[in-house]
Amino acid sequence: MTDSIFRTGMRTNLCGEVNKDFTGKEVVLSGWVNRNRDHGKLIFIDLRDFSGVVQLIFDTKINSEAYKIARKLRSEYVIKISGKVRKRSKETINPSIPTGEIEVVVDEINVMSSSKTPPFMLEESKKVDEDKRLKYRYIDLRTEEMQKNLRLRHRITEAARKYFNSKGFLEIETPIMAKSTPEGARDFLVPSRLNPGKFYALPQSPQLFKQLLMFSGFDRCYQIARCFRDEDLRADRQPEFTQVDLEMTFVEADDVIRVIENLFSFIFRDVFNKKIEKSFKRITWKDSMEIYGTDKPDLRFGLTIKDISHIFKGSKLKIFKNALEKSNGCIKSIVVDDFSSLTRKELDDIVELAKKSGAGGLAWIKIDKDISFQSPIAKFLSGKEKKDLIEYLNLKENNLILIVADKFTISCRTLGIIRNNLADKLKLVNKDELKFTWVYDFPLFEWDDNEKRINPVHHPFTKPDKETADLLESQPLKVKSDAYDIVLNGEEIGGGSLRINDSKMQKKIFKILDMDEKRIRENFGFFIEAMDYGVPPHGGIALGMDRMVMLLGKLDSIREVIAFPKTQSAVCMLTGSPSAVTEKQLEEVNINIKKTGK
RNA sequence: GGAGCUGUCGUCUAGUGGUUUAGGACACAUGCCUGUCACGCAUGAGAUCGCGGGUUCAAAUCCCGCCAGCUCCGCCA
Repeated sequence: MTDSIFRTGMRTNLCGEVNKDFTGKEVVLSGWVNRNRDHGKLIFIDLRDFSGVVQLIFDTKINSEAYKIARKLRSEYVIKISGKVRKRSKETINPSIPTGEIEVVVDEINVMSSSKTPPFMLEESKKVDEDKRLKYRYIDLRTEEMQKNLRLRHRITEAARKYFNSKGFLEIETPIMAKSTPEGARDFLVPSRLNPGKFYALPQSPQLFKQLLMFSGFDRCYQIARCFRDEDLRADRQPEFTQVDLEMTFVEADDVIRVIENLFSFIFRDVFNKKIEKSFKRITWKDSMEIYGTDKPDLRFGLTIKDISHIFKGSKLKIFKNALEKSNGCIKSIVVDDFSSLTRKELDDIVELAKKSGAGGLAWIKIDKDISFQSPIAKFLSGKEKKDLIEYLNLKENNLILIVADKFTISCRTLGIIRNNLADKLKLVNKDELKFTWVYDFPLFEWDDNEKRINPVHHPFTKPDKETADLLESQPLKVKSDAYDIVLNGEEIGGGSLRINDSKMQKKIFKILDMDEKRIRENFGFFIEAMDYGVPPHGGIALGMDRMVMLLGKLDSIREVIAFPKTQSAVCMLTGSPSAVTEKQLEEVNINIKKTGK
């Protein structure tokens, strides 16, 4: 038997390591009292550490000293024991735990720390309100679940590091006290005491620094980088989160894509001992929008969107006619196999959902006996339109067609949302399946209708695609980029691109984004200047570490894979941050707080 | 900034205007118990019903405001 790597002065082994090979051996174990079962003159204690539990036995007949102490043990006391491992008799073996064939007869016990009654029992943590779990996170983290989640996270980052290191990537740290660049997400600001009135910003990503490292010839770099964005929280969004960020020199998009595919293949082998497809499906942004109604398609199920505009060119139905008259108007549909799989209420909910998603409404047609059309709009459909529909959508009895007629983006988006909703209602998703997809061929910019301005789809350092770059000034929205997103089961887990390596182009992009010379100089002057000193073509990608672990761990919130997450209002329930600071601290950093009257 | 859901002993919850002295389970305390492993048995303690206001003879329950947590929209280049 080899020595446990966990052997210390306070233990010879971990609780979960002790098995029948230890029979007759003396062991020293340390851990938490998981449970005590007091049978009068005989006491059983389950001793727990991260590796598992082992049953200790205290017997008045064998050691009355230890027995006396054991009577006083309570949940979560921390103890050290020494004793002899013995086989359990056949009838008392517990097959449900790995150490169930043995028990430790304790001859010496040492209480190293007592515990108040815990606010909740570890085995019930799943049912406990999350705010209570977060307030007592140090206890919550003792649960098997949380231990498992954070260990999974560790193994995934470990595998990523191993992979990158073996491929010549350097891990180089970049500043956390960085420069504020108000584009994109809101920055977290840090006042500078030595520079009154000035602020650092916590990085939204190491983007500019990792590009600068490429300028400097490090060839390829990576970081497991903490990033900060002061935006509202969600189940998959925390104000600070972790990205696997990498950047490479002298690469084409395909080179970066292949690195990531190999990375995932390595992670799956290393962490899950599982083989996955070496290359992932790729879909253009346009196809993704048209077929799945989103730029992050879930490929685990069908229900694809079909355009049926051509069938209704001469439609008498007002909603169809009006839609087709709009610029970019179209009619899109999804076919559900069997309408009886949806209740009337569920169908109504879907109509509601369509309206909420921005569409004027949702038309539906049930294909009844003998392919008859049952629908509020049936009487407005001509025989030819019905016939064309049946043929084009290959309709069969019991099918249900859901139709949205609106502008292209609204129709697609709405049906995309409905598609995901249907998959849930119809239970079409196999939760064990993992479907990776690359989405590529993105537009470089998009129109922000709320702000009435043009925005980068990815970020302003993304290189315009060669084919369309000459449209930059005339029709910027038509320009495409060499950007690529990686999507897993309908969740965007990463995005990257080839970057601009020419100062003129970089300036041009900023100008299209409506930044004037002064602002460009103030925010990005250093970066553009750097581009005048020999900058190699380069590109990279960033993967959302928290989301990745969440998906691979089949969890539904990233808070389950973050040790100390914040609540939806960005508060730490455990420490109480953010909190007020003293007048003196504020004075030192030259800040006056406006009285809010609250 | 907006919408929805939730808030009752330490924990999970029952309770939709009076029958409630707010019930149960687990946890906790005390005692009994030598083979349990979600041990068992007995007894006991434990709840400003999130906070504030209102309606009512009477409010955990109805109304209004606030707070907190969660989900979502906006936002997240």
